[in-house]
Formats: sequence, structure tokens, C-alpha cells
Amino acid sequence: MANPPTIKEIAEKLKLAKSTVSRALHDHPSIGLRTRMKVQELARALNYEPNQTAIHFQQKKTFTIGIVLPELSEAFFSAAISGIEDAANQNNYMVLLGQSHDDAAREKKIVEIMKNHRVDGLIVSLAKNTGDYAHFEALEKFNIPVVFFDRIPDKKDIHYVACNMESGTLQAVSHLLEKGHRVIGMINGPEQLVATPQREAGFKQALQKKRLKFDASLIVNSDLTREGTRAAMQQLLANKRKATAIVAFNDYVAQDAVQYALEQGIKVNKELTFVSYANLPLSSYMAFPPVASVEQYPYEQGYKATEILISLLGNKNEQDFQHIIIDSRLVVR
Amino acid sequence: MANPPTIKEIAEKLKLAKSTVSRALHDHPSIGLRTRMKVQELARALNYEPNQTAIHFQQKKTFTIGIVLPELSEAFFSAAISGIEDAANQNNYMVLLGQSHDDAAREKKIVEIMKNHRVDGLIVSLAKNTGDYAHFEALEKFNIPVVFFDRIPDKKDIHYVACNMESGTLQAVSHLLEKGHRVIGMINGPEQLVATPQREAGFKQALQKKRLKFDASLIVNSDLTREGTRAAMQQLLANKRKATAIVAFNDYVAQDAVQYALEQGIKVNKELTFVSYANLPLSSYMAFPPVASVEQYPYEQGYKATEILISLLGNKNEQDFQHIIIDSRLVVR
DNA sequence: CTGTTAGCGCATTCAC
DNA sequence: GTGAATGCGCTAACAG
Repeated sequence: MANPPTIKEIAEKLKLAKSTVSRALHDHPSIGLRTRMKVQELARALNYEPNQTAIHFQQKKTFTIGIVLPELSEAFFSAAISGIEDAANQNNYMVLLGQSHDDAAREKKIVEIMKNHRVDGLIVSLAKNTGDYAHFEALEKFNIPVVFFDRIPDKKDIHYVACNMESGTLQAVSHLLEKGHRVIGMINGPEQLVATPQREAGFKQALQKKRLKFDASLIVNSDLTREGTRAAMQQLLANKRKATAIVAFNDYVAQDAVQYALEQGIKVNKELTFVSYANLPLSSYMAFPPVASVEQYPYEQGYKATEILISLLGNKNEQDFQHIIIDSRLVVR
Repeated sequence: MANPPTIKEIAEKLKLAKSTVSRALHDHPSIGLRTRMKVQELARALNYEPNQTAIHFQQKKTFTIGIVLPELSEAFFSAAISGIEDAANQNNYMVLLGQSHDDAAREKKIVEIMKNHRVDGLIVSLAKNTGDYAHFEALEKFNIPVVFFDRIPDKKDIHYVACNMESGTLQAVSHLLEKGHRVIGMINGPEQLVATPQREAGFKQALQKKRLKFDASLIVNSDLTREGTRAAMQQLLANKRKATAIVAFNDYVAQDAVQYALEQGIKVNKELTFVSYANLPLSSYMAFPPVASVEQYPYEQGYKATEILISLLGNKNEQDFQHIIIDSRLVVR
């Protein structure tokens, strides 16, 4: 209940100067062994803990990084945040959280509040509808670096970490081809997402490697809603070439597609095999999980993004824009 | 790139005292309209933002609340955190995050770091194996209130929000009875969890209401792992009284149980109906979701816990321990 | 209505 | 090796 002990208090009790105590606490070489011991001993006895708010104020540094992302209830992001937290904690940083809930206006507000809160830097995964990056650019003036991950802005002068879906898709389709599938369908995502063309490219590349020709009617798009996916499935099943395997945009899409297929009396993963992206815990709870998943490494993305941010905080004069692209990879169950 | 503007700067440019500027910025009534306008105008022009770290230091208050919970990848907690965040933001608080990953040692460390970081208060859901609450009790000395939710300590002198599973279970079993089921099984959880006896009590109560007698062999326990649940199912299916409905401890358990039943050739939700707890997004992605779920209101728990915490921060002299118990409730799909 | 002064806790520069 | 003095940016108590 009494106020927490301060350096001043220790100094008075020991009849020393505050500065001496401060130095002793920091193991400053110029302090004699005897006094250093005395000081540290008393500090321990009093349960002295430096007042971080004072340090933050004085050092103009809060050892706090802000993290802005769309939605923690998406497994991808809750995995990513663990990577962020781990990397931050290992470097003695704390993590301030803000969910945009995929609302650009809310994202902007969060960024501003975090700026005022004087976070040292920001880790960001954009809201779906963020088109204007002015609120991020404004941070430059305040020397608050930003590292984006996964959902990154469409511009070049930024730091980011992302996952390339092309390699994983190539592996997924190749895997299906090796299993003997010759007609493979794909439920792809909205055109705006960078990941969509990447998936298509990987798909085509796998066919090309086997000298098979690409049939555009076997790629359909979903807006990622349940309805969109069901419509996509309907289209795919109505196609004159009957697919024996389907690459779904992610596990959520896969699950909707599987459900639709089951309703149509299709024997899932027998008559129609599914492959998906994400490999999230979700898939282990599916009744008919995809036979293989393309891993996007959310934890690693978060971890690396944070490492970059912290290195940026170290040498403020770093000019180059860092970008790490992680290759996605197929994981067979 | 230049340092952010300060009150001092504004004061000098306007040939006023710092305190005048400070008051003008805060719309203090004693400041003349003319000067107030002048100050606010210049502040806007300079993009002045108060330095929060200075305010935190000076006010001995950071407007930050720490949140310590086991695991964000559990849907329950990621929902809860949104409630916490919303309540916090509405009251101009920020949220500092720490996951214990169900490790008591890590939890303890997080609490200490947050204490040093001078959070104003803490929202906590305990790690599974936390048995020692000393690190929380230590916070009292520093006047840092703690509000627990869902996974709460087994002691009385605390603030908490929790959900009583008894009412929901009563509703769930009654629902099944009304649908004509006469032999109902339950997969309950580990004995240590407070929620386990609550479920059993609700179960018995529903039977009693219908003047049906309770058969202990129809309640089996799972340790919540997949294997534990499968063993429980095996036991239940081997019982001489064949259940036509099962109440599963949560959606994860339900899914494992459903999978096992399917493997045994049982027509799920036809021959064997499932009811579960949580009603998490997970269940909407199951191929055979439970026909009804007992809602535990994670968002509301987080929200209310935060409201309590913030009220505690308002009147520090509040002595009474607040506890809110939310009744669980059945949601039929 | 406005100015002056002090102090929050700490690290740091400059003396001795 | 140690002490004294300064200032980070802000609010608030006290004067006028």
C-alpha cells in the first residue's frame, strides 16, 4: 500500500547520491564493489523495481510494440500472434493489441491511438478493405517503424513478411497428379487478394511440368462465404469434365465444399479428394479433413515480422526495406 | 523527423505559460475564450499530440490493462478477448497481451512483467496448472486490481466473472427429453474443473424434473484429449442401456465423439443425437454439428470482467469483491 | 484569468 | 569512485 520504493529512497537510506545508486543498480564499472553490493542488497530487500513509466518517459522508448490485425478468432491470426509475442518477449518487448475486425476505419483509429501511446513500432496485417495507407505513412514522421505481414499493402516502400502460395500449390497439385488424378478442380479466392493469382500460377505450373494442358473451366472462384463456395462447387460438379480432386482456397472453404459434396451423396476423399490450405487446428476436427494442406506458417510469419521490427528499432538509420517471403509447403496428413 | 511538438513549444510561440497552454488544451473553464482558441488552433496546426508517456509517468496511471489468458487459439479465448478489447477501448484503455500457454511459470512471469510495466489492472483466466496465487496476491500491495474470468482461482476474496454450466445443461437435457429421448449419455470433463460437477448437477436436475431416475453408468469422463474422448465413447456405446443422445463436454469433444461414432457406422444425429457446449464457430464447420449447444458467452464474460476492472480503477476504495455469474443457455440450431 | 514553481523517477553530464 | 545538477513533458498547487 505504501508507494513502491524509488532510487531516491535507497539513496537516502544509504546516504548516497541518487546517481550513485542508479549506477550501482546498473553495474556501472565506476562504482566500487562494496557500495554496489550494499545498494543491490538493499534494493532486493525493499523489493525495488524500477518504475518503467519513468524510464519510458525519460528514454523516449516504451519497449512496447503495437500489433494490429483483423481478427483473432481466425486461427491464422491467433497462431501468428503467438509468434509475435514470443519474438517480442525474447527481446524484452511487450505487446499491445488491437483488432481491426476488418474495418479500415477502426484500423486507422487503432493506429493513431497506438501512436499516441508511443509504441516503439507496429506489426500490422491489413483489414480487408484498407485501401488508403496514409495513417501508416504518417508514422514515419514519428520514427515508428511498421512491419506488415500476410495482408500487406500494395506498395513497395514497406517492410513485410508474406507467404508465397505458388510453391505450395505446385506441390499440392503435383501430389494429386502423382496419386493418379487427371482432372483436378480448384476453388480459388477473390481476385483482389495477392494469394489468388499465386494459387493459379502454381496450379498451371504443376500441369505444365507433367505436360498436361490447362482447362480454365476447372478453376472457379468463391468469395469465401459459405454461399459463394457452394455456388463454386455446384459449378465445378456441373462441369463436363468431372474432377476427381479439388484444391480448396483454405480449410474453411474446404469444409463448406465437403459439406456440399456430402449432401450430393459424393463419397468425400474417395470419389472426390480434397486438398486445402492452412493446416489449421480446424482441419483436425473435420469429419472429412483434406488429405493434404498447404502450410502458410502463421507463427513463423509473426515471429519473423517481429524480428525485423526489433532490428529496425535497434538501428534507426537502417534505410533498406526488408521483405521476407516464406515459401508455402504441402503437408500430407 | 523533428521532435514532436510539446506544450512548452506552444507556450513559447504564443508567449504564454506552459500551464496556461495545458489548461487551454483541456478546456479548463478558467481560461479565456480568446487564448483558448489561439492555443487550440496552434496545437492543431502543429499536429500537437500530448506525450502519453509523460502523462502516464506524472499521473501514475498508464490507461493500460494487462490481459493474461491461456491460449488465443482456443476459440473461447479469442472471443473473450474481443469483449475485453471492446470494453477497454470504450473507456479509453489499451490492452497489453500475454498468453500463458497453460504454463503456470510463464503466467507468473507475465504477471510480474506487467506489474513492472505499471498496468492499471489485470484481466486473468488461469493456466490449467496454476495452483499458487501468490503472484496475484502480490499485486494488491501495488494497488493493481485483478479480475478473473472463466478459469478462476479456488478462493473467495477475488473479483471474477464466470459462467454457470448447470442451467445450460438442465436446458440441454430437458430439450432432449422433450424430443423423446429416454436414455441420454454424457461425456463429462476432468473432476478438477468447476464446470464438471455443474454439468452433472444440471443433468440430474433435468431427469428429476421429469421424475426419471439417474443412471450413473451413463455419465463417463474424458480428459478432453481425443483418445480420452474415444475411450469415453467406447464405454458409453458398450453400456447395456443404449443412449440415443449424448451431451458432450464441448464442441471439441463432440467432434471427436462424432468421428468415433461415424467410424462405428452410427448415423449421427439420427440414431445418436449430439448436444454440446460452446457454440463456437467451430461447430458451424463440422460436417455433423451438434443439434444444440450450450452457450458460454465468452465475449460477454470478457466484456463484463473488464467493466468490473474499470469500475475498480475508478473508485480505488471499493472493498467488496465483485462476482458475476452468467447463466449458460441452450441454443438450438 | 494567467503566471510561477515544483515534482513525478530516472539516467546522465559534468564536477570533484 | 561519488555527488550535484539537469531535464524528459506534463499537471497541479499556489500566487497573484
